[in-house]
Amino acid sequence: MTTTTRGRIDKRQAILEGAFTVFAREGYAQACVQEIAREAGVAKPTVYNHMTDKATLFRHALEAAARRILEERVAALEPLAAPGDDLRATLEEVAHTLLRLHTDGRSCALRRLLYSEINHFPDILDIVKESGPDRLTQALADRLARLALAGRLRAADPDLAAEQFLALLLGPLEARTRLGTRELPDAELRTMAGVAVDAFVRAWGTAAA
Amino acid sequence: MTTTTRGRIDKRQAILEGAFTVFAREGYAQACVQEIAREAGVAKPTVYNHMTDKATLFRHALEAAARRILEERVAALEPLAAPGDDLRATLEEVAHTLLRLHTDGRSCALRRLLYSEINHFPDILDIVKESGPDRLTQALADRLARLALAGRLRAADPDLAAEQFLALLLGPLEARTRLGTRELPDAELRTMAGVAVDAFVRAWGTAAA
Amino acid sequence: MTTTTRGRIDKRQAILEGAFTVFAREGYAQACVQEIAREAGVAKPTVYNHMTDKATLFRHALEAAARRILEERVAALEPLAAPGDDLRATLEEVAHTLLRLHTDGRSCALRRLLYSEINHFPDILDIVKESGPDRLTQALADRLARLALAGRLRAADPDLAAEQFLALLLGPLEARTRLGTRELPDAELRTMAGVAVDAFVRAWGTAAA
Amino acid sequence: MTTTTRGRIDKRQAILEGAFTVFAREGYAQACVQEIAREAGVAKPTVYNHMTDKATLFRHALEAAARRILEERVAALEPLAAPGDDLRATLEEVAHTLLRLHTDGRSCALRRLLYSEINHFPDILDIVKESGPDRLTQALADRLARLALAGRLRAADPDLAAEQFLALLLGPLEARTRLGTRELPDAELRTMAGVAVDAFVRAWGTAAA
DNA sequence: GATGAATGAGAGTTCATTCAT
DNA sequence: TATGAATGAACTCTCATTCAT
Repeated sequence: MTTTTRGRIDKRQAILEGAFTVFAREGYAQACVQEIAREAGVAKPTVYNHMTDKATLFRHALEAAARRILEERVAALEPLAAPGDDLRATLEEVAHTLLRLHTDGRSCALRRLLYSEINHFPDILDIVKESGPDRLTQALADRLARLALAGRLRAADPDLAAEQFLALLLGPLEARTRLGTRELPDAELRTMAGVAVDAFVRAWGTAAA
Repeated sequence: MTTTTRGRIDKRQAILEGAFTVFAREGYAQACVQEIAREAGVAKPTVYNHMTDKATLFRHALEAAARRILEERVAALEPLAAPGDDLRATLEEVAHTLLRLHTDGRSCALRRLLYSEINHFPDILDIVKESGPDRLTQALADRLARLALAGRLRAADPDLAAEQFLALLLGPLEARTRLGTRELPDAELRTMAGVAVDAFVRAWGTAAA
Repeated sequence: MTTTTRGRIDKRQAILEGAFTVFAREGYAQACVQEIAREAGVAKPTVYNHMTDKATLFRHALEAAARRILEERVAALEPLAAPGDDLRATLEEVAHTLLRLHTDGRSCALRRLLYSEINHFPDILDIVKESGPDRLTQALADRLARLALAGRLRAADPDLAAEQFLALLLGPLEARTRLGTRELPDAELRTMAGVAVDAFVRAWGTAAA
Repeated sequence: MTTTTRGRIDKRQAILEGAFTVFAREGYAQACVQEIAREAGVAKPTVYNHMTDKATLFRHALEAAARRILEERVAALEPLAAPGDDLRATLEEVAHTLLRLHTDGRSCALRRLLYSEINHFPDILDIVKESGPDRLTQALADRLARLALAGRLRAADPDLAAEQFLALLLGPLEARTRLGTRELPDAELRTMAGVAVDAFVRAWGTAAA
């Protein structure tokens, strides 16, 4: 029983991962189910046994990938929960982690797919939303609000602060990674984290920080 | 003769525009040449008479659209060439114009297409680069350098300043426009321009400004 | 044990009936085994446990249906074994019964299936023959021969008489039922029986009748 | 021009004929468009250029075949327009021609297809109706009415007379040709025509005939 | 014996591309 | 030059059939 069930679950998992891989490489329309099946190590009809059609497969694959990516990103904010005396250093650490996650292959692929297919699948934004920038921004805003209460940041508008922190940090990525097609050396990521935090602190810091 | 030549040129123009329209709506793979021909008001083989194949058609259509978009954006920086006494107001004006251009339908469509097909057409970035963020950032950096020389901005690094100005301004668009699928009311654009300039001035301004 | 055997027999019965129902509705090629299994309330492999393949299933389903239909038809000739004084009335009664049986849903379905698949399954005619027109005609010819001997019909050729009786009776059905897709009201069946018998008696009757 | 147009028309004709041939041989569902294309000597997409889909192709092929068959049948009634002194002989001639037409391969194929697909294509009866039994019966009834007026047939009901003439003539075919799968020798057709006319004349004739 | 899951083969349909006019 | 027509190649999806339990 266990093996059967396990086997089925494993197969489903393999299909979803294979699908994401192929969709990411080829785009929705170019990806052919045949190839997804090959990538997942199953026969074509097995794919159809698990997902009704190509579109459903796409949605599920996107959702699964997005869920994982979300978790990593929110987890990256952890250090801000208990920042040490050196707020700057904590911010830089978080910034660097976010940059790394944001430039990860799967992350870029997901972003590309969202942009590509947002017209044909208007609902994928909702499927992915909780894992998208929205959720991350909100989690960050929560952290920043605490810091503002502690007098370590200007107490103006934590939502805006979070939005601008992420904009300063991630905005330059688009050009530097050539839309996510180029890896950046870790040194460059560190520098980017540094200058972003610099600007953020000038714009939002207090003397106390 | 003139008419013939004109007719041919017009037809080429119509094909390029029709192609961009359809590619933007459907994506590269889904777009079918038949439909492009219909959109352009010509027969399918006529498309092939002008462009060798679908891929070439795609590149040319992208290039033509990008060129137009570039010109508008760079022109938007014009006010910074001779800013009045109120630098803030000038920055806000420029910021607002850039936001408007960036959220324009064609602009969003171009961005979507770039993201979608960057894998299959690695060269489109070069085709479009001069019109992409790079070029705009550089033009903006030039302006900011002048202002720094004039003591109206911190003299640190104009390239970085330009990069961060654009990041603060355009970064929040992605989430707010839902990847470019939603129009924003002009009032919201004004507010966004305002808060972005606020943060920029806190981070990069001098007492003189 | 008994229950098991019974259960098995019942299941076989259910499969054959489900198969006939689905084949009748969809035709051989369109009918899918999945649907037959659903109709019979069993799983797909169970169907294959009972019948080797789809073709075999088809033949058996046809045979079972045909057998039942045959019995009814031949039984309908019963009254002719001992016709009362009013031969006409007896003939009309038999005629009416035959019409009713012939326009029954299962009967029409069987006819449709025979016509559809006679090319792919040349042997189904033999499978069904004993229950087909041949057998009925012969049984009728037997009855008519007796009547001829009794001087109540022209003594010419009972086989021909039977053939023509059935032709006069059933021939018009094809057009009137639109190839078996339309029910006829009982009143119309009575009328048809009447006029067929009229003609038959004019063609084959004797003064004694 | 002429050649082009002609070529297209010829191709359409070839497709319709090929389609009827293959549909007749395989049935609707089993027939594959690939094979129809091969039979017609064109490529598969050419079939789709002319007909939107398989179903449309089926309807058109049926209609074309039915039209031709209708014309032949109605033409066969011609002799009844001016019957000589020997009405019997004329009836037999017509009867024989009708039997020959009715047992023709295309005719049988059409009948089989109608029976097979009447469930999936309820409209084919209308497509074909004018060529079906209805139309023939009516044309025959017209002729018989004239004969009745001339006192050469019982003047009762020409519609009924026509229906019964055709029933007597064609009814026995089903069994004898084994649902249209067996050719009958011409001698047998002659005999069948003879006995059918015999019976018809006994049932509907007058002394004058 | 009965079933959930898996698969090989094949069908309808579409599309980029090329002739012939 | 512009076009109607034709085609080779591919793709999604279905189905009869078979294992493993």
